[in-house]
Amino acid sequence: MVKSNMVDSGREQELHRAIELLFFSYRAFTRGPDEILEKRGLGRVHHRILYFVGRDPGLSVNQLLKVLQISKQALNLPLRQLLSMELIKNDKSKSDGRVRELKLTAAGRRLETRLTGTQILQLESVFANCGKKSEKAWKQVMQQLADD
Amino acid sequence: MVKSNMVDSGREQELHRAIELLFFSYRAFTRGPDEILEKRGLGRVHHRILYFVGRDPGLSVNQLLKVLQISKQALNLPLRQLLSMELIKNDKSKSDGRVRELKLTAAGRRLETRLTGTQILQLESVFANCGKKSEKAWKQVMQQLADD
DNA sequence: CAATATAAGTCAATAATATTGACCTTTTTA
DNA sequence: TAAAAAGGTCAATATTATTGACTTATATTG
Repeated sequence: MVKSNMVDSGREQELHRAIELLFFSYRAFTRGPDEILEKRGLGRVHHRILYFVGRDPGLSVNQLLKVLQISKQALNLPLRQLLSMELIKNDKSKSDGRVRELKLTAAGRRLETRLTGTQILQLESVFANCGKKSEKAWKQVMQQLADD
Repeated sequence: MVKSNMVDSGREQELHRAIELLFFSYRAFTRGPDEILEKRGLGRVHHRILYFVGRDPGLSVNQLLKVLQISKQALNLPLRQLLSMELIKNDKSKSDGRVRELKLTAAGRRLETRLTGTQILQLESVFANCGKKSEKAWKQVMQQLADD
């Protein structure tokens, strides 16, 4: 029996399933890096710093803040930790002496590759299973979600 | 020029894009509820409790712990808060007196609907744009990611 | 050049959260 | 009756986030 005022209509159920997929897949997606990070006393923020600096070497502190959308004070501690562990270096920019250019050190690159590597493997495996078309459709959906 | 040992090959770039899509879309997806929650001094854990209790009324505390994958102590405070705010009730199970059956109160249901509603709207809009096929493909990919 | 703006870095106080481990009660099951 | 399971709580600690103020160095603009 289907009532129009059912608590959970068919469409609602499909959307609830989507909500849960996001929750569970995001958790599965961050588990790999989280486990590696934990052993070194690092957290997810450290990974994000390593990731974005790795993608965009020479990134300034301000640019990093904009990407991560956290406060300067929230970035301060984890970034200092990465600097003192020599996973990241911050050399003065030649064109503007106020700006520090963040880059991964060799060790930083190794760790970043290892962390992100678990996620790359997950995605490679899933996309290989689902096919190019699904991969494209998935990206299209995710892009729109991200844009909102 | 394409070198085999390039830092970021074409395929790598596509996978990095996927990583970033997950990061940015998840953040966009949680922003709506987060803003509403903040006004009441609640956090994401409260939403998750409300959500899963809403989906599965009568859920036990242990079942909730398994879904959320947090410790009993980490659940303790937010759950007590929701109980004292009368957004959730926990009546003794009739079949097993040790078990508490968690359910939303009327006010709890209203809040849950509002929180999850922002996500439902986001998904509805995106899926409407992308079409049924993309929606199916997206779910297929997300399911595999979640399963891993 | 002087005033102002920008980028970065730091500190202190506070608040919120998580973590560990112990402990207790009630109820069920072996 | 003894052991196990579900729930609940406490205390101590550690971590992390948040706010606001402050400093230094450099760049830009009037």
